[in-house]
Amino acid sequence: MSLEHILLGLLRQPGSGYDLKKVFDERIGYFWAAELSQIYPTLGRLERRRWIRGRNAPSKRGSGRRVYAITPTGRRALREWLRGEPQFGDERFSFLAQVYFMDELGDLKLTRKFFGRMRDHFASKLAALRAIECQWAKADPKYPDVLGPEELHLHLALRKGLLSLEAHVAWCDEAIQRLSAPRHGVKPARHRARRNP
Amino acid sequence: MSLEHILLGLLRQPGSGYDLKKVFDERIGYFWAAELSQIYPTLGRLERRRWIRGRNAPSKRGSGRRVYAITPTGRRALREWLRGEPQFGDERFSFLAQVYFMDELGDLKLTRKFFGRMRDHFASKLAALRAIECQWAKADPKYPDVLGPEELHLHLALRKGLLSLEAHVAWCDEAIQRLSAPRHGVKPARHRARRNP
DNA sequence: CCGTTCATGTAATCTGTTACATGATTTA
DNA sequence: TAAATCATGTAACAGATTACATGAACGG
Repeated sequence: MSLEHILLGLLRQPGSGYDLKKVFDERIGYFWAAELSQIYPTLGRLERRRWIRGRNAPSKRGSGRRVYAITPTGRRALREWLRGEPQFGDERFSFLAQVYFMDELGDLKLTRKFFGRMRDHFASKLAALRAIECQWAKADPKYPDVLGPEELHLHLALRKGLLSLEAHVAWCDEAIQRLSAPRHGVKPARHRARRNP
Repeated sequence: MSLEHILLGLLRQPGSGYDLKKVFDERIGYFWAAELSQIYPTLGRLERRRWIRGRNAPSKRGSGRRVYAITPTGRRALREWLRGEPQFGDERFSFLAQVYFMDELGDLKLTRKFFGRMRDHFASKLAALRAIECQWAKADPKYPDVLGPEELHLHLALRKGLLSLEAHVAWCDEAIQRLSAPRHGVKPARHRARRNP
């Protein structure tokens, strides 16, 4: 289960369930999402397995926190996962299924609008990643040329997001162009196509 | 639920659960996967809702088949889904999480090997899509310049796969290059970096 | 007769989401 | 004093996978 290993990786820096949720939302949401209602029981399971250890700590606001950190056993499990095969779960893209069946609407203008909305979505996610990149560049003058191992791996992960989203935007642009060209992508009507020119 | 709508879209051409499973495995697996144990109950649900209608039919091998087709009500539901917003579920990429935490191994050679294995994976999926494209081009001499509405939408969906996988391969190549360059991507050791040049 | 393909399903389990429940503390 | 944030959890449901169960017909 990937969530377990992701929590393990994150808990190399100690933190509470609540802290971890913020990390998902603010930093790694573009490749993994998790809800508190899933995080808390998973932390419990990992602690019973001795992969992490939790200790109660006070908090300024609200009631007490429970702060977890990875154990040596947990670190071994994490490394095993990292040394293993890359895990490719099968991907599910509803928006692509929608495109696949959209001939049903029989209206290329609707398809074009659909691609326009998708373009907006991907472009804004791309902008968000580019903003993160800018932030990193500002914080580290050597970025991205000289990086320590940790920054290097974060950089490689970020590059996937950038290249992937650029490809998505390019896909939408290509499709929109094709769907906007008059008479393009449409088979000529039968009464005009029947004879050779 | 997307699976329901995908089955609806596929059942514009009548078919059995068994037939549909083949379509998932052979044609649309690159954007949606489904097991028989999920398909059969879903077909039952759709039939009770009158979105599809099933009739028993004989089969050569084995016992009888149950062949389903979309109803006018089902077609309305399908169109509603297609006219709605593009559906972006949050994506989960375990392999990317692995990269993100791989600094833990403290060995860039292992990271490089990991990217090598990923490259192989993405490249072979890309080759499979390119083969599909070739097949289409062979079957239709006008491909991809002049296409009817159905072929056009299938083409647009295929383009997503091609662009996306090309980006993935490019990502791996870029990373491998970076990880192979001697002393590159590695911060100089502290005892050498402490003083200015 | 044995393995493969055709064909349909159920049961148990896993992973993840939504909704609910509780309560302290700070800020407007 | 009301809303926001901090903080932890449970319960119910939804979606998907794996394992199990059954059986006919065909090819070698």
